[in-house]
Order: sequence, then C-alpha cells, then structure tokens
Amino acid sequence: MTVKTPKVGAAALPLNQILAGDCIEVMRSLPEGSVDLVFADPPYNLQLRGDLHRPDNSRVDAVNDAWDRFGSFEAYDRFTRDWLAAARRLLKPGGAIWVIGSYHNIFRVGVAMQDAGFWILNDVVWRKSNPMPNFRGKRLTNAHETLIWASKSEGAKYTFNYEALKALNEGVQMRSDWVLPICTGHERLKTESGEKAHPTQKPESLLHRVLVGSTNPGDVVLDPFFGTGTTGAVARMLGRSFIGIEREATYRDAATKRLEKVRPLDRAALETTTSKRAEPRIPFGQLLERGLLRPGEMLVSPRGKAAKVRVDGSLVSAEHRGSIHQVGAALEGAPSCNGWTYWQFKRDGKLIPIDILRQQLRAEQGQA
Amino acid sequence: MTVKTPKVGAAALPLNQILAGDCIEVMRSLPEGSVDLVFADPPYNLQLRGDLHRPDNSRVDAVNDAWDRFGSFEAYDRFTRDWLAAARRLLKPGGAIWVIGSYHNIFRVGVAMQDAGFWILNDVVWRKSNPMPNFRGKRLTNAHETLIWASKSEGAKYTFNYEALKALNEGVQMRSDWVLPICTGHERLKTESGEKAHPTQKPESLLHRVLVGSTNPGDVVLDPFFGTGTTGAVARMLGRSFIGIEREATYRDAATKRLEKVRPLDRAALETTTSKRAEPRIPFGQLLERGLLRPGEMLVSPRGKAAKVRVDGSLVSAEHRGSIHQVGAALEGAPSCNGWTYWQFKRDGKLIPIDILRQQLRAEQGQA
DNA sequence: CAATTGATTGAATCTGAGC
DNA sequence: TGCTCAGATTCAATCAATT
Repeated sequence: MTVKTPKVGAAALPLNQILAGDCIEVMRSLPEGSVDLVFADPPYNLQLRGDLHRPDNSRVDAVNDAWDRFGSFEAYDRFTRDWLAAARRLLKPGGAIWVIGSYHNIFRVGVAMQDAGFWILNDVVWRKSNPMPNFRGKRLTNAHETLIWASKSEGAKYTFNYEALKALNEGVQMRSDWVLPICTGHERLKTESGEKAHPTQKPESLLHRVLVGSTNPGDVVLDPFFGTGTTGAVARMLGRSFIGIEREATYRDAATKRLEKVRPLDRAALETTTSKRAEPRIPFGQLLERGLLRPGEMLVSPRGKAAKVRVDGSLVSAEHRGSIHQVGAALEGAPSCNGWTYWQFKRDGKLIPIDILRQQLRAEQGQA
Repeated sequence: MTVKTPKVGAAALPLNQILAGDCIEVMRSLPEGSVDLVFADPPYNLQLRGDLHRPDNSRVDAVNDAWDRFGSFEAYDRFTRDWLAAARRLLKPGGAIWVIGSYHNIFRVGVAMQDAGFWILNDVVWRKSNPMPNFRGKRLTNAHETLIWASKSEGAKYTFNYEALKALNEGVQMRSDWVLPICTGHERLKTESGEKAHPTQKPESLLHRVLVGSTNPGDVVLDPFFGTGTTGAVARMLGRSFIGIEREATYRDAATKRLEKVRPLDRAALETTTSKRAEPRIPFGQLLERGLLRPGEMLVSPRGKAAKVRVDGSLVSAEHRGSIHQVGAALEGAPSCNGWTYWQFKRDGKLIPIDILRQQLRAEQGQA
C-alpha cells in the first residue's frame, strides 16, 4: 500500500494506492472510463451554524439573510457538481456510483446527480442499530443515513448481484433499508492518544454489502473521499482493486497502516450464488439433437394442453405454432411465458418438466 | 364536511373543508400566517415507461395518472418551488411542514425546501413492512419512502411532542425510521366497482405519528394534495382542524364521504394501530458483514460434516450448496432444518453454535 | 367453525443477447 | 443503431374458497 502524488496526464491506473491531493484535481488526471464503481462519502460542512462564510471566505453577518444562505448552498452545490462530473468521467459506461450522506447534504447531492445525468437505481437507508440519541429531546433520534445508488446514465448497464444479496438476506430479496450498527469497538481506528482517527468512519459491513452487490471480483473501486480507507479495506478483502484519494495526510497514514493488515479472501470464499441469467443458454432444439426428446413427441402444459415437437425444435398445438415460449404464451393468453418451466414430457407414465433435460445438458457442458 | 370553491382574498379560514382547485392558486387566496402545519404528499414524478408484469404474468396496476406527469426536471422543480412558496406563506412563524416522497422526487423537494428558507429538522424514513417486491430482480426492493420535516426558517420555533412520541415508541425516544405497513384492507378506499379510489393512499398510522408528534389539539393542518383525505381523517380523529385542497372531483367526493364517517378512536385502538413493529430477523449473511464469521471459514454439523462459508452468506459442502438451512436439510436428508441451531463454528479449539452470534446481534439491535 | 389453500395486490423510474 | 425474441423474475397481507 503506497501513497503517491499522481502525475497529471498519467495513463496507467494507480491501483491499490492512496493518492494525495484534492479529489477533483486528482480525478481529472486519471484516464476516462477506467473505473467500475465509485463510492463516495463527501463532506457536508455547510457551515450554516454559527459563523457563516461566503465562498471567498469573507464572513457573513446576518445568519438569517436568505441571499447569503443561498450563497453558501451554492458553494456546496458547485463543489458537488464538480466532483460528481469528474467521477462520472472516470466511470466505465457500465459503471455505477454510491454516495452516502445525511439530510444536511443528501438532497443537494441527489439533485446534482440527477442533473449530471446519473440515473438513480435506488436510494438506500442505512438504519443504524445504535445511533447517538437526541440528548435535548428536541427532535427525533437521527437514526439513519441515506445512500444513493445510480448508474452512469439512463438505460446504462450496471452490475447487480441479485442472487448474492438475496443469499445475504437469507433467501428473500434485499430491501432498500439496511439495518447495520455504526462503527465502534476494535473496528474503529484510534490515534495513539486514543481519540477516534476519523470523525465519520463508516462500518465495513456497509461497504461489504455495497461491494458484494454491485461489483465483481477484480473490479476497480474509486473512493474520492478515502478517509481512513474503509472502502479500500473491504475492497481488498473481497478481491476488488481500489483507488483512494485523500487530502489529509493523517487520514492517509491511518489508512495505509490499516490496509497493510488486510488479508484478501481466497477465491472459493469470494464466489457467490449466481443467477440463472448467467448460465449458458441451451436452445430447445439441442434436446432433439441430443436425443433427449424425439421429434413428434407430445409436450403437455400444466392445464393439460398438448403440443407436438417438430424436428426444428418448434412446437405445434391445435391453434398455435412457434417456439416453446411463444406457444406457451399463446395458450395462456399471457404477454410472455418461460417454455422451459411450462412444458412437461411423459416418461414411464409420469410427467416431467423439460427443464430437467436442460439442467442435464448444462451439467454435462459444465464438465467439459 | 363541505367542498367549497374559495373566494380570492377571503380572510376567514375555511376550516374542516375540502377546497376545490389548483393548490397553488387556492393557497395564494388564503390568509398569510394562519396555519400550524402543512402535510404534503405531492406527485412523485415517477417517469414509468412500459408495463410491468409479475412473475405470474399479472400486470402491475401502476401510477399512470396525468397528475404525475411532468415534462422535465425543470418543470417539476418550478412546480415544487411554487407550491412550497405558497405553503410557506400560509405558515405561522412557529409552524412546520412535512413532505413525503420517493427517490424520484424527494431530493428535488429537499433542495427546494432548503432554498425556500425552510430549516430541516429531520428526514424520516417510512420503512414499509410489506412493500411491493422488485419483480425482475434488477434492483433492491423499494421498501421505503422519505419524509422531510422542517420548520419555517432557521431558529424558528416548532411543535415537538417529545414525550408523546416516546410513549408511542414503548418508552424509548422516537427514531427517524418508522416501520409501518402500507395502506391495505378495509382502510383502503375502494370505488363502487371495487378499484382503489386513489393510487397512492397513505396509511393513517403514518399521519397519526406526524400529527401526534408535531401538532397540538386545535391546531390547523393544511394538506395541499388532499387526495382521499387521510390527513383530514386523522386530524379530525385527533381533534385537530384541517384544510384540504384537491383538484380531482372524484378524490374530493371519496374524501367527503370518508370524513363524514370519522369518529375519534379510543386511545387503546390508536396505540395498537401505530405500534406495529417488525420482529428483528437476523439474516445469516449479517454475521459475515459484521465480521463475526469470516468468509472461507468452515462450519461443522453435529455429525462432523463441514461446509464453507462464502461472502454472500451461502454455504458449500462437498455435495451441496445453499443457505445454512438448505445445506443442513440436505445433509440430514430432512425436509427442513434450522441452520441456526444446526451449525457450529470453531473458536480456540472449541465448537460454538452459530446461534450465539445471532443472539449477540439481536441484543445490539434490540436496543432500538 | 377452524384450518388450510389459493388468488389478489401494492408510488416501480424492473431485460438483454444477438443480429 | 434498432429490432426480435428467448426467458428470468416476487414478499407480505388480505380475502375468498375449500376442507
């Protein structure tokens, strides 16, 4: 794990490094379309409490002055638009971004993302199981933070490991609200004097879920507000590469030490439950070519309707002809139909789903 | 309960009425500084494309009403700024506003609120206990909506019934995430032909919590997007006055009928409708995210069979793969198996049931 | 009548490979 | 780029129907 000051215009990707400097400048120096995921935990120092400063650092006297408040929001918006644009440039066409924030900044971030062309996929609520209480009893306990997950643009591809997240959630699809504790205990980095090394260190459990769900092993994850390196630590553990950018030397030092201790998981542990979509496609006709079904044989629908298999793998029923999917959909009057799970064939007097035969072929071809 | 077309410039407050017309125009006709609370459920600007079907091929009855269609983000922003400005004018200096939305619009609403001078007090997450799933498995289940609670301006007073909400929450401070079911069953208003009277009727439990927490008996609550009148019904039940504004005659008619039937509920009934909380279910995968188990680690069955843990919380044994329950059942040749009590892990040479780890997490999350 | 099974439904930005 | 078409995909609740 090394800290580098990147050369402007460098073409090679500085993988698994912490880059020193302002994230906007550094991102502008990196090659376009080179990153699979951006995870960002931007600052939200709006400075609206107490002294208020304009972008030029002059002090604002009237805290209630609407124009000055707008001025301050405007500065934050400009900063947000700039780093988002630089990050978006770095994303591959099929890349995605996660940004985390609280009600102080997340609305401004969300608008900037939409205006920049990002396409929101979900907003996710990190529901803290152990938040700090509201000591004065003046408001609700601020018990959550919000993450926005977006693809690079409308209609763009993105990585979503649906089955892996479903497995993480004991077999039911993962929801947009995640219950996770805040970062405490031995996971929380401390300085030598025992103070917290970073004021808002995120829990590794949060990054685990983000990276398992929206990246694959070997992917490149960029964190422009690297802090003490939670993103890097989890990325490294999960066999992903990372690029961290951090302005503060003390955070970089803490992150560097932390990353040296991370042990990457072995490949077997990294494998996740895959979806059927990822499995090789088997044309229905192959069942005939391989002799698993005979041309002329009858298939039966769940409602007992029959169709005859022809040599080219098409079906003919009394009223319809076409693929196993088309005839199934026509018989059901449905917009679509998965013929594989719809049709059955007869063996020894029993009805067996044709999908069994597809699984046989897949198993054989998997060995080869 | 009457429906009136308000006179422009009318000085008297039309309490407990549903006003017909465009909410911006109507609000401009009402007297300045006259309302204690605004609750607004504006159009979400969903931007749905084609039809969506469930896996069983039934069609999802989506929101496709004209009132939810805007030409662009700019058009939506303009609409938002206009109704927010009109609403803010109506608020007393110590008044407050709640706005509910989803990721499609809530960021734009939040920015417009901040820019208009509202001071955000909390964002609140309505975690739906029974949301509609993501049928295509392409994203996370959209399981929550977001509410923004704001005072009229920075430093302004606002009503917050801390103790009442604490009592509603079984004696602990109310948090910013509320678990409540969506509006179904007999609470859901139907047309004579049995269709839903309004596509997005909000549950009374949600309004109950809002009004108990941020208004006092006798307060005036304005809802500029009244719909079928959930805000009015709960306000009436709780001894608050309301002003509803609604453009669509069919919604006004349904709301009028509904409001005629409202009787104040006894307190016990209210408590039960609002204190529904989900049992904390701990997915096995959370043990990995939390670092209590390490991906790649081996679990051991009572008979000494081993299985390896993967990053997504699934298990792999010599012959089986799946959840802790599935692999346990397969190894035992049993129809089902409680993996929590079946599997053990090794620490310091000793075998420990994984259920110990679940109890640890339950204890942490039970604090909430 | 109790218990079980089956149908219905909800603010949803919901496909993708191959030609 | 657009078109065609294979084929993958759901959770909790409420009701109705059946055993």
